Amino acid sequence: MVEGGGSDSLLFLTDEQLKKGIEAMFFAYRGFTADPDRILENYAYGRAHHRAIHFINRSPQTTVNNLLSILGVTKQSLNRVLRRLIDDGLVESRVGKRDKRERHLVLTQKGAALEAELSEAQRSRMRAAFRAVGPDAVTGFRQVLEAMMDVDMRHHFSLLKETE
Amino acid sequence: MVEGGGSDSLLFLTDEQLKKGIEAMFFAYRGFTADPDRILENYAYGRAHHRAIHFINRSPQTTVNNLLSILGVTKQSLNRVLRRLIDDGLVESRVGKRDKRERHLVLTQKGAALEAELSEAQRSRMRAAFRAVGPDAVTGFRQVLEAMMDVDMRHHFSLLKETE
DNA sequence: TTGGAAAGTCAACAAGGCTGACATAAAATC
DNA sequence: GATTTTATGTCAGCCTTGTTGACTTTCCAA
Repeated sequence: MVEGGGSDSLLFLTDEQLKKGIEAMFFAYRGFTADPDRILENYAYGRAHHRAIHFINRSPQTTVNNLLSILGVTKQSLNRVLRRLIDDGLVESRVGKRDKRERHLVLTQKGAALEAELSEAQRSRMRAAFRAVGPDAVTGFRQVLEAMMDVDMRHHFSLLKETE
Repeated sequence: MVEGGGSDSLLFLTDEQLKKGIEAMFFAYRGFTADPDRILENYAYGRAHHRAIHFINRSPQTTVNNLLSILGVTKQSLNRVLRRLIDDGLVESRVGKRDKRERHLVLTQKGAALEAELSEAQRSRMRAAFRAVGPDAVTGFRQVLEAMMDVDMRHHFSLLKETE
């Protein structure tokens, strides 16, 4: 599909290319969530539980408020999910030491076990994809994704990067 | 692809790197859907309507069954969404000529207008991201996403690529 | 001491998944 | 020609996960 833009290729910015990027995101995200979804079914949990477990594992001792800002849902919605994880003994809620109003969330052994199972499934697919395309493609992948995030989410994402 | 884990880097396959890829997907997908979501609110439609509109636009005259296999939902679920789009005059359902059991779906002018609005918002963000990182990164992005899809979805995706 | 922040909870609602059952029309097959 | 299969549509009911709004308790901080 030939466009203007001289001989140096801006062809990767055509609407066609952009639409392909959009569809790639759609189909890839489905693949991305497919394996954990299957596992979660066995425990009668949903994606919301997975997300909570994931981010509690990433940042042990995180507070409810912090988790809320990462997940971008209402506290009522998170509470329903968290309530069950706590009742089921996957998550422990500890009263803050400095600030006793805060609750610090950590995975129990049981919670960590499920996290490991979910994470391994997801990493396994990601690993296969990364291996198939090589490190340069992976770099590009990460760059585009980061550029596509909302700015405030980029902040949460970079926090992880610093642990490199 | 270099293997063997000597001094040449397989570091991009560490669990740390894979987890970063996972979080990047999570946060980026949120950004990816944020703009259309805001627009859809004005019309009291949801993401499910967006998806239907998108794929009908991509493949005019597509059948209900084909749409079902692309979207991966039940016909009851799709029907609810489609029903409303038809009643609202965004989608037209035409009886098939060769096979009268089939319904061929097309966007009306009104439907095409909403599609354009949604698509432009989404392309706009994608364009900014692509522009910010350059063509090589975009290539890597597409390669990783395609490698991450389920095989049958890769088929649907490639159909689009052939129109290049 | 008082105002605001952190967390939790109740109630009600909506979107959009799901299953199961059933209906109709038309094509395909025997 | 009779029967089976396919494509579609629809009813009913259920679940998860999001929402808003109201209200409480605890506790920090000004």
